[in-house]
Amino acid sequence: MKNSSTPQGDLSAQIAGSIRDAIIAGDLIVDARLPSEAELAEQFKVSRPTVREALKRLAAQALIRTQRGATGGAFVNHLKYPDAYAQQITTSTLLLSMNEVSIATACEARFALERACTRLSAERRSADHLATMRAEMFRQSQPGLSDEAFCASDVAFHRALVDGAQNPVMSYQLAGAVEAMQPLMNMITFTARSREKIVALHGQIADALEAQNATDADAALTELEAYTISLAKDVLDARARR
Amino acid sequence: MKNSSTPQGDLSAQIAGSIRDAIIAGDLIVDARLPSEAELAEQFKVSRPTVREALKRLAAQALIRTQRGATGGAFVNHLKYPDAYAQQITTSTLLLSMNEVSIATACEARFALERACTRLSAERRSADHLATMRAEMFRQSQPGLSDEAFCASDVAFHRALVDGAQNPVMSYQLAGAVEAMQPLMNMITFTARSREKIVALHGQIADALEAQNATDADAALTELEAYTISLAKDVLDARARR
DNA sequence: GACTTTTATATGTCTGACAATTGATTTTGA
DNA sequence: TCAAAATCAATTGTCAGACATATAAAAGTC
Repeated sequence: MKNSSTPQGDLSAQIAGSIRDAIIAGDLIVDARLPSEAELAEQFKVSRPTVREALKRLAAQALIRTQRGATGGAFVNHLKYPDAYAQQITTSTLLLSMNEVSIATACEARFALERACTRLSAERRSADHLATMRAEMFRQSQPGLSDEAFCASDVAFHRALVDGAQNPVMSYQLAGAVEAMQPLMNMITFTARSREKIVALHGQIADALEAQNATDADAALTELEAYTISLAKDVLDARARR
Repeated sequence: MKNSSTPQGDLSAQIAGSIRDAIIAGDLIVDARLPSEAELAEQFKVSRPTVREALKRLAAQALIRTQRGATGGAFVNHLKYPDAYAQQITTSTLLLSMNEVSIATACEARFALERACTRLSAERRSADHLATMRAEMFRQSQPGLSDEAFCASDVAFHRALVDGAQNPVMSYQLAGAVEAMQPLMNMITFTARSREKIVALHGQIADALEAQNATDADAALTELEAYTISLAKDVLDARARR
């Protein structure tokens, strides 16, 4: 194995790695119960606290879940989409906040990926997806809405767009791209005028998807991208001058 | 806070969550040193092993790193792209293997996202990216190459395509989509004939990118998607008949 | 037979200790 | 005086053993 040849890191990291490999390789199938902590300690010839640290590492990645009691133990977790979403979003958010990614770069990536969904979404979106978009647009046009709520609604709108493609793998991949942008978006305080324009573009997107016109949706998304970047630029310039 | 209102899970999970929140909120900046385990134990009114379990959870997500010795301790980690890639790939791989995702769905998502890169990649790809693609194509055309090596080279080719867009956020997002497919792709044993066709399509893609012709690259990718799905279908049908 | 109690087994947590690592400090020696 | 060596102190890594707690199954009771 790779790990045994280069035993790196703590014992708990090594043990976690070896169990992780077993799960990924399929040696441990979903819902299989791992040996008890005491047994693992014996197998790996370490103490129970060390085993526990290893198990916590795996639990942090949602690879296992633990249960107390007589028939308890550690079980290989069925990694579900919501868990994967959450991880993706955390990682993406931190990645953006720690790597001096320009808003332009992040926007470019986000909208490029989102446009990858439009063709499918135009074809397959359900009435539910359209209704969600309309509802979020309505919320966005309410005066007195806080910037945070506006951004949250924006995310919900775009998620509906992505989910319209009816491809869960794609929804998962996009979750990180869309949601991780929210902190960056929150930095842009939206004027009434800019909100109006954004909602108008959302309207164009929703109309195009309803008409199953992917080309128009693409164009509106592209315009929204340009507008978002120009808004961000204004805010940053204003700050620089201060 | 959300966590304090609904204290969920183990103590170690709660502590990990509260430190994680502090990192995400920016209260703890990169390279900041956390209090020592003993001090954290005192602050949270738990024992050191419990604190350690919490820290291991964070370490598993690459949020902190630890260092032994006099000036050691736990430090907020600068989350770098490779770390984020690795996490994304692990999560994506498990997600695909555990959720009965059809090869068609996974392929659709992957190629749709990849096509999102072609326009940028056609515009910006460097000579290095083109050289990498050519080199991988050469490797792929060598007879006697194992299926695993062929797939690995395939991944390398497509990563070069994605990296050509010169947008690190996009490369990160695509890493999961492309690499997580490898186990699925490994299931398809490639005949000499099918390899030949794949390499030919790779050639079309590389040529189009070199000529900065995104449309042709898109078309070749679409053809590759259709061909990949048809190959997978053949393999699955053959298995079903057995 | 249905309900209650007991019991066994597992994880969750604590205490206290020692080993290993490593930067800083002090001592030593030329 | 300055550099090398020895020592120190702080911190994480690991261990052993114990108790608390949760939970399902088994045993007991009416």
